[in-house]
Amino acid sequence: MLRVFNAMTHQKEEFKTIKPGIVSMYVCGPTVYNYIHLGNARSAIAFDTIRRYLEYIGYQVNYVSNFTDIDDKIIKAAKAAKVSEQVLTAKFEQAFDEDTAPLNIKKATVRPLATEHVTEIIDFVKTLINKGYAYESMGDVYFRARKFPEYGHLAHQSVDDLEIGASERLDDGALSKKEDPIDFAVWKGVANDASISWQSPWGAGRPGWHIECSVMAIKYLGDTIDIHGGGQDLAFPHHTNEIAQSEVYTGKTFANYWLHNGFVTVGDQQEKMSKSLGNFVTVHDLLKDVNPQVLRLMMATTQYRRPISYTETAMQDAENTLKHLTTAYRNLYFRLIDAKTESANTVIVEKIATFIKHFKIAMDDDFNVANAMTVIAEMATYLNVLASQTDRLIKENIEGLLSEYTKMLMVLGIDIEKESNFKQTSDEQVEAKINERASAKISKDYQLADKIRMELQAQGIILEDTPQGTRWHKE
RNA sequence: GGUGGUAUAGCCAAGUGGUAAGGCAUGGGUCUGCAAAACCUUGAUCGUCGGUUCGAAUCCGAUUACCACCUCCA
Repeated sequence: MLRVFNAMTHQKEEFKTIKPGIVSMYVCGPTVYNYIHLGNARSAIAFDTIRRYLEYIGYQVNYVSNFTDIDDKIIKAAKAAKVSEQVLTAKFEQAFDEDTAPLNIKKATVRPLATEHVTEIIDFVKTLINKGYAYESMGDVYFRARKFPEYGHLAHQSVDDLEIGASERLDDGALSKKEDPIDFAVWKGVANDASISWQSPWGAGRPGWHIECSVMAIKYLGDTIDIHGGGQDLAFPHHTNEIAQSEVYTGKTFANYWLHNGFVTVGDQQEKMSKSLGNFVTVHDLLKDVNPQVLRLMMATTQYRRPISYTETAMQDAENTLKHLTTAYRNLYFRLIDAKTESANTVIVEKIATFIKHFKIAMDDDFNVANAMTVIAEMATYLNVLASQTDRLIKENIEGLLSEYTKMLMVLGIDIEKESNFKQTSDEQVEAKINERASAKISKDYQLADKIRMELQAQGIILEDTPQGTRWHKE
């Protein structure tokens, strides 16, 4: 039984979907005015891992993740780059794919754009006004936050405390437009320097932040969704505001489970990596030097609610771990060479079942990847132990082990088959060299044998001698 | 100031009442022509103080440190 930590109640709760076998999941995506940084990647990886696990245990997951492609920052960035907003956002939407694909982040089922839903957004705002929860003020439209009784619950903040913060922060201009400092914009009148705007009953303008997620989540997943996800920093104001507008609009609970991922931190003080602090590393840059699967493993093996400290050491650890897991895969795979075809050994079959069971127990506990990794590490050891047995192994057992091992790692977004560099290596020349070296070894000409090994190594081919012969792989 | 979170071996980290999983790194060992890989083995009493209990890392109280949210940010 899967249990998830619901940020709304601050408790682990049994996970029950609205429709049997199907999960509806909405994850707030990035505002596309720059390359994504490690914090964005962390969020994408966290929810991709959750999605993959849900699929692993048999759910169909309808996964919607948006691009927010209209917003003050976009207008500003477009102006700075002297291009239109559309050109800017198109560029970074594409960059998002280029950066996330190598990290094995599956594409969302639907990836809606705010700018393609402005008509629906306007209708949504009209409804809020008609219901008395929003009001027009000098070309803007604001939501009456205080009128929504549960306002602030997700962030565990009282309306009064929020108001103190808002009052200190807002300038007179903003305050004069609002009935109450905590009210938030659902529609904003046209900005002076924006090249983009839409006509509305309140004049030319653009959607406020938050509203696009409400509109698109409801449109693609329904009035109530199973899981709503995003970074911890979205709890307030983004998700808080989404809840208020959505629940006023539909009269129903917006999401049953709220999942928030922790931050990526940097430095000795474990400071949050963020755009505003300027202490970020973009995925675009990092992947020039780093194996994407190392980054994926580093992030996927930290439980999604915990912070990830981004350090050289952490990356090095992940690299070592990935190498170890890959070697285990290769080692057992190599034993197919002398495997025998007969019915599977039931001891091994049961062993596999136990690994799967423990893996699920771990992940069922709010996606406890640390414990899941313990299972995978035990499995890797088991693979190695079998691989070093002198008796011939049974083909079916090897295939069963490798298959389940591969699936578990795939839940974490690690493609171990790809990492092992099998399949795509063609080998006649290498095999010839290995045979030559084998002859040299038989005649105890170790100088020649070592020379051949060194030559291949220079080409990135690593040879390893075993009782069953010499195995090799690319570096 | 309000709210939430974190503190376990050199590092990462699991563990919510019964005498501390796992991984990395380190030391030792086995295997090996050598190498590589692998396997075995090696270490902490759980921020601090106090309390409850037969018994606490785990419950209660206090305290310290760090982080985050209360403005845009995943």
